[in-house]
Amino acid sequence: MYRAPRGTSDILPREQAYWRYIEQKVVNACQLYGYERIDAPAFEDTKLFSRSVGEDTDIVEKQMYTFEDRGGNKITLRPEGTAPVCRAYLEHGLHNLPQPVKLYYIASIFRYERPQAGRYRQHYQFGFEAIGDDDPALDAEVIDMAWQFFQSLNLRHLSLQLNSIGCKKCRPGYLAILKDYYASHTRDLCSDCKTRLKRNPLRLLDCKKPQCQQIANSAPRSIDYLCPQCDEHFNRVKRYLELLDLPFAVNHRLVRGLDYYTRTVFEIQPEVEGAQTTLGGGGRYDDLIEELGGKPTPALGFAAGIERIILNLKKQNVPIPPLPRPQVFIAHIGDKARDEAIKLAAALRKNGIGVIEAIGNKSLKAQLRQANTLGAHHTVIIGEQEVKTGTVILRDMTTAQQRTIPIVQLQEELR
RNA sequence: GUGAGUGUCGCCUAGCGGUCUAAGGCGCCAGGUUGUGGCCCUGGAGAGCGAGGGUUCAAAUCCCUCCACUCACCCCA
Repeated sequence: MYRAPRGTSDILPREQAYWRYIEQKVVNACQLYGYERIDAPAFEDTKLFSRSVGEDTDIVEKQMYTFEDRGGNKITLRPEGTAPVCRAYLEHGLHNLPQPVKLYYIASIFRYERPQAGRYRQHYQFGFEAIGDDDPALDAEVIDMAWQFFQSLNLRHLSLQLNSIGCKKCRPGYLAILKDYYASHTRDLCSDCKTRLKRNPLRLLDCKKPQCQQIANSAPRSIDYLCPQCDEHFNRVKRYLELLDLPFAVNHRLVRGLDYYTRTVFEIQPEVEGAQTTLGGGGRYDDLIEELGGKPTPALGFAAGIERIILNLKKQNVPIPPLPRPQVFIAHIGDKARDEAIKLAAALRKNGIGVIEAIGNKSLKAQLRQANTLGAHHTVIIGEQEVKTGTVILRDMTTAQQRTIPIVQLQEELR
């Protein structure tokens, strides 16, 4: 028997209400903030990701689905959503539009990881990207949009964490200071942190081990080493967030896993326990477009994992509106009645009335049972009698009232 | 890549060496009305116990290996 590959899953009909719910809220937020949808291909030239995400990140080093296609091209299934959007921005000369260009996507993401709660090999993210302006007001707007989106989902108990990790001018200096600090504590670090110290010092800050947390808590903070421009930028972002009444908390230990981030970084997390805490995150990536071959173009974005959102919606028992279903069920008895039923179903559908027609030779009882479990509001019953007289029985399934009406009147009655 | 836990009908669960040709609940199908649902009653279909190997007179029940799932670490959405 075949099963879905490890780390993937089927989204069955009973789950779909969650997905539609979230998609609808995403679309709504994007309309409110002026973002337009973009869909990029599921795979790209491998270099697009290795250059943007960073050669030394885990994503590039060991999590990408990379293969050579039949033409000998190195291809990678997208492990994140931002780089493809930036690629499209460059490829289609979107810098000719009024800046910033605001785009959003909903897309499957592929990473070869060990599956776990809220972590899959194929998962879905939506994200929005605002490309072409370095105004801190844009940072605030993106953060606000992310926050308001979660509010609109009716998710509660979320926290908004904010930090600034500087730019390519000031970050190297900070990293040197950070390394110095950690070098003096190297004996007390966990083994993971010892390798982080060499490979990715920023990540030292978010180690979960208690002994490392203590060290991280009193580590030098990036916001204390920002260059004047970054400092000014960060202060204005914070001021705008206050203007917007957003309950953000500056967290100097917040860093992000992708190399392209600069200045503002932020995450939204549920305040509950659990391992996969981050629902969504984002930040500025002012150097990425240039890195990909464009002119220097500031930008920022946000992305969130849909499966994780669903996990939290369930945890919080957030009511989800049910998906619409056909309103009318047609039951029939006998071959002649079935002929009528087929024609009737077609006629109703042509007029925009959703119909489920009983299929197979089931007893009326079985047909009504089916109508009941499907939740049809009305059942139309056609038997020999009705065929002869050109009528139909219209049964209201909630009140169990039914009456015989001429078939020509049915449409009228169903409105 | 590392660690821990789990693996019995579609779902949930019982069984923990012989009474298991595996039991129950949900769901599904059918009957209880000759043309009528939701409740109730009755019946039916549906697993040979993740896979393979071993121990034993005898294994779903013990052992081994593998696989899968789950959770955690790593990393991230």
